[in-house]
Amino acid sequence: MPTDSQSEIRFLLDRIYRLAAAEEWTADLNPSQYAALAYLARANRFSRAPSQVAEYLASTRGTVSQTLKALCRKGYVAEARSETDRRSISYVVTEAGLEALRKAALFEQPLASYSDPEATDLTHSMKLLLQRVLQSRGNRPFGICRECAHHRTRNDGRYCALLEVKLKEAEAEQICFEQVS
Amino acid sequence: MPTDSQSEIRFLLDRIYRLAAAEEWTADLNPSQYAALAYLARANRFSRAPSQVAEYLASTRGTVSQTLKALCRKGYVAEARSETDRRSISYVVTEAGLEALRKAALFEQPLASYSDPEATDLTHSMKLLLQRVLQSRGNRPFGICRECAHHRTRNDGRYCALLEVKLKEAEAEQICFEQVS
DNA sequence: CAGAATAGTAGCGAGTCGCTATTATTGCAA
DNA sequence: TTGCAATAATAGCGACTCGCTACTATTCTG
Repeated sequence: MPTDSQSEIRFLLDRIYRLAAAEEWTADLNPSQYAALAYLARANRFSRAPSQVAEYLASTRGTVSQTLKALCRKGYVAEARSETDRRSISYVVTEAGLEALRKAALFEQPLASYSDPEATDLTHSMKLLLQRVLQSRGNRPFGICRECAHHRTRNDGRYCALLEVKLKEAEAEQICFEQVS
Repeated sequence: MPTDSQSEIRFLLDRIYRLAAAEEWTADLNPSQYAALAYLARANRFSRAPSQVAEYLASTRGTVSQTLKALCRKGYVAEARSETDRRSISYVVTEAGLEALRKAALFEQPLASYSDPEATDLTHSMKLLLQRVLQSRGNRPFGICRECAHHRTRNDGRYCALLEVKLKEAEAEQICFEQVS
């Protein structure tokens, strides 16, 4: 590949991100809070604990713990303590949280005029880049349930062979901490 | 375009950025400092003042002023006061600053295996997205000098018709605050 | 059943964020 | 020429993230 493409792509990524971040502040969210909230809105019920958010955000448990408490104070998420493991907490996004996410939707207008091929190219290119970055850094993929090696389709519905639980239909599209491809 | 592509693309962008940010901390730079430093390293001599960095980063002069002072303390940039306007300051990236940027080059390994078409697709897709976002938000493009409407090629070299100055050859590839396409 | 591992949090210091002043300096207009 | 508005940069405030270390619960394991 051309030598300067690396810094060029990094430069583009950084700039688009800065513009996205500026948009997030208008929705009463800082960029970290936005990222955590967006993750929680997409993650399945096994993947919404502070540790998992921290790993997804490539941050630390300490930092994310504070971020989630801030989101809680603002009423965008609610705590849900686990019954089986009394150490762990799971967070659930509230209706107000979903509304805040919608308010910070930077790409709605810019992407509205995209043709299907343009949108597909962009999605495909970014997916490939993410995949390579994850691979080189050794991060978890956090892919969606349906595309996981442990996902099974049985005659009575969907099933996770790792966690050994039945899955609701909607859960198949959610992000899972344990996903492997 | 598919309805969910918007949030999908936003999700990908945010995740890749978080991984990039994690990399930046390892180079003694926080993400804001990295972004400012990377900009300064690419901007031309008319575009390296705090106000311009602030506009590029979609931030404020106050915040950026502090960021640049932090970079100065770390020895990654140096102040250069203007002779014509005694209010303004221009910052220059030092050799140590360039070294720090190289250390945070997240994409070097992931992109190494890219074919030329893959790299071109990605660059093209991201450029288009950036362009649309800039347009919808009304931000300046901060494009490179050579692609500007005020850029002229004369028999004695390059020339800027807006600022009415001769340009060095290398400056044609730098980012300009005043760039219009 | 003791020790190790795990989940979450507290607190520290540096720094960014948006905000509202405040100080220089420059440009412009009467 | 003087007076006032615009501009460039900074200071300080409160909320917050960052990496870090230390700490408390709780659960797992040998």
